[in-house]
Amino acid sequence: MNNNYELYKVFYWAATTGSLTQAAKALYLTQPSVSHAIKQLEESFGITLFYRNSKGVTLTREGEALYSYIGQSQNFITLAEEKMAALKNLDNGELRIGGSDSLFKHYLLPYLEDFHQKYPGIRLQLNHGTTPEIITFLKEGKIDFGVVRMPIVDPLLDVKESLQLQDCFVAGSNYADLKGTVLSLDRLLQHPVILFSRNSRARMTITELFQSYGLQLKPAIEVGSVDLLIEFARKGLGISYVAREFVTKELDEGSLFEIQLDVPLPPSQVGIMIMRNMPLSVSASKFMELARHTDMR
Amino acid sequence: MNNNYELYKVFYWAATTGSLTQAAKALYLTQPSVSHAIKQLEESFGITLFYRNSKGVTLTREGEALYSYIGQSQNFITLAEEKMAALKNLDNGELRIGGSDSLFKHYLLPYLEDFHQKYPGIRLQLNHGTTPEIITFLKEGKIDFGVVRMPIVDPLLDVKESLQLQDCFVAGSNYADLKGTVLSLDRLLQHPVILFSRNSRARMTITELFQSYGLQLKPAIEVGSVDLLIEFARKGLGISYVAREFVTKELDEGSLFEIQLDVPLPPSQVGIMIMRNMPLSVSASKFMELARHTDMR
DNA sequence: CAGGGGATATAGAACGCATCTATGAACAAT
DNA sequence: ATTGTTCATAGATGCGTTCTATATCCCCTG
Repeated sequence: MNNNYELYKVFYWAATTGSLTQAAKALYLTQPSVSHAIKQLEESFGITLFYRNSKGVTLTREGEALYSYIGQSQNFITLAEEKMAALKNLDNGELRIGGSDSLFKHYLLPYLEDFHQKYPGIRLQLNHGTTPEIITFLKEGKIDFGVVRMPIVDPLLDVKESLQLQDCFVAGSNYADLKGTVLSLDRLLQHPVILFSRNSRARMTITELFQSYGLQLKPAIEVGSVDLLIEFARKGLGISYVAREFVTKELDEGSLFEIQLDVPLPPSQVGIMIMRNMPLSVSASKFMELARHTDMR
Repeated sequence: MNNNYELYKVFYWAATTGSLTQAAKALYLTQPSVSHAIKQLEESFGITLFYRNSKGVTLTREGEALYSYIGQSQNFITLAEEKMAALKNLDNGELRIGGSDSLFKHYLLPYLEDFHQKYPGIRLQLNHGTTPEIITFLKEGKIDFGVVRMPIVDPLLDVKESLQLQDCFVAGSNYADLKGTVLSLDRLLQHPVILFSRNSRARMTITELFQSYGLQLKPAIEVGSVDLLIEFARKGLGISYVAREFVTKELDEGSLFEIQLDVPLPPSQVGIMIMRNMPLSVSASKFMELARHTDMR
């Protein structure tokens, strides 16, 4: 029984329409092809499946038996093809992203809004965590891609540079006397500094920078979210180290101002990381595409 | 989406085995063929179905979705093919025959026993009735074939001659004085005659024969079964008109004897009738075959 | 009863496509 | 490094599906 399953499709339509000619039309074939296909099937089983008469065809008892199974089979195939079409058109499915809350809020949010509006059927799942956690999520297949600060070095991952961020020190109105002045790093250290928690990439980078100048950067306050960095600086609790792109609003309205330094601060790359050699899910690649073609801000 | 369903079979095996190479073996194909088939499927959907790595392949999320449907579909196809094989091997199904009780008992019984022993899975359904009823059953599709006395003239039916019967007159021991003598038809009429009921083919035939000699055959007793014909004759109630083949036992043991006539009685053909141009069910054609190849008695 | 119009079956040709072999490339393991 | 997996790619080949053309059968109608 080494049948071509294609024959079942022909059989199904012949049985459903009760006519080889109709089946041929439905399948965009000619009538002799259908006739031949049915004959092949009958010969392979050694069983006659149809009564032929001048009005068309009707199933024999054995044909009925076959139809009861093949009909089910066809139903599932139809469902499968509908599902695939839905997946391709993103009528359903889900998009799972890993990243830090700050990147979600200040970087991905507009894209996410955009995406959700375009494909409301897609469930969005945002997994926040530290960079190592995100990497683990990725390797476990729990997220489609991760958005983290560069650099990332992992042979299993592909990282694509995305947004470039420029971290800077900002302060609130109570430090207004520093406005317009250019500080050196050691002068800066005379003020209380508010940093992100220890295991963040930005925190590590800036600490290393100070160390390269022989200085030790010890935060007066350590917080776990970008929002708190901003809030504390506005309340005058200290000088926050934060991506400039995340505080554009505050800088514009004047509730925060950037402190000029006599040394350049290194820019920081945001990278999008995916599993190397793993194809993206449809929803993920659609999201990427959308993000690439959208002019942010 | 004009897919060749054959691709689903390949997909199913690739997903099930988690290896294109294994799938190729299962399908008696080469690995490149499988690779190509999967690629075709992926391109037709515009969706990546598998993660490829050096150990084999695993389904993507979209592939899982497809598999959940296609798996069901394949299950039904497998069941269908098993069912067809079972039907062909007559592991199940039914055989429905129409005929008279006498033919069932005296003609078909040995074949039926034989058939049942050979294919115990087949349900036997015997529908008895008069010849016109049998024809109706046949046209309504309620029986696979009918066994009746010839001739049958119906453009929708095909009739194949089967057993030839020789009707004759038999009497019991109280008519022993007739043994060895040769009677003429009118002499016969001086004795009570037992005939089958009016609507039987045998009754019609013999009545016509008498008419052709200008004689009128009126039964003293009219019965509805061959068994009663035999029984009444044995009990001495009259002379029964019955197929010689149905009373071989009684003739042999001497409880009945055949009355010799001076004119030949016409033989009577038993015919097997089927719907013209309708293929026989598998069980029916197997039965026919068996009956043809079996030497009765 | 002839003829038209519907159905399926058959024959033979042709082309497309599935499949093959051969090879490449990536990766894991020893 | 080497060997043995895996899957991917390229190109050739030949089988088998599909086609056109035609036959056949049956029903219906004028």
